[in-house]
Amino acid sequence: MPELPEVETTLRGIAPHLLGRSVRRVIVRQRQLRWPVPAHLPETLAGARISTLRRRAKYLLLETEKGTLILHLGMSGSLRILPPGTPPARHDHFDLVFDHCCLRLRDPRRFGAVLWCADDPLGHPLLAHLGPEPLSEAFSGAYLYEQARTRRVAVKGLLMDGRIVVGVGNIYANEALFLSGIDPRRAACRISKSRYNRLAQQTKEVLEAAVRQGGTTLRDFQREDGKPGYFAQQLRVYGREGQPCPQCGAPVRQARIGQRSSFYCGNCQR
DNA sequence: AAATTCTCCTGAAGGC
DNA sequence: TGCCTTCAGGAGAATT
Repeated sequence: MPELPEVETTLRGIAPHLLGRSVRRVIVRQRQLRWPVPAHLPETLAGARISTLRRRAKYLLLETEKGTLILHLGMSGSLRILPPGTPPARHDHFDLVFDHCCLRLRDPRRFGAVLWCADDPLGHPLLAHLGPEPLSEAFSGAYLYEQARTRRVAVKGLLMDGRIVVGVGNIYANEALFLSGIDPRRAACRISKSRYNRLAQQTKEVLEAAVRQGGTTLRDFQREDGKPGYFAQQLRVYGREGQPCPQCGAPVRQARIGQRSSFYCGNCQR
């Protein structure tokens, strides 16, 4: 499931192929994604030149002189660079065709999105109210502590709340809390400033490490070149219920927090 | 305002 | 072999 490192890996993979190139054709095979793919896209995007590619949270922004294409991979989406004319497979919903290549979105569960924004994409309703990027200086222990003071939600919920900080999904939230020695169920307002310093630091480090490894390949995620990411082998607790904690050897526990699977060591995390 | 629940969707895995 | 149930999850929307 794509989280920030997977989206960043995808961005870095596709950018060199698309930067400065003009869209020749847009193919929409399935309009029903998270939201309907705008019907005007093929007409609007034809001839448009990709001037900038960037990421905000888990959104990919492909900017042109006419506006910005906003892509989200949901939980099973992947983008690949293919030779033009490559026959589509099941769940290949959307193509951006260029002279020399084709950008193809595959998304079996269709939680992803293909949207259009004619003006400033950061002002788009989906992007306008997002919290800071976790790898930016704005995201710090002091910031987290301040945000947490009035919230009784489990700290894991805080870390996964896009209004607080973006891009931290279930996998890396579990990992960052383990690396920080914090029980994911603990109320956000009952954690000290020094422990939040550690949590912010470990969140950054685990995300950076995952980006270096090309993301985590679990279930549906694949890179733009079809290769897997290699971070899965470094996960300490995620998906490891019953296995020994890498720190103390006690069995890793599993619990539900806010409808999400959580993995933690009851011994090391307090 | 904050917290919780619901919702979209399909494929994998487990039970019988 | 095959049918059924359960689970996984990003994150906006709806509800409490």
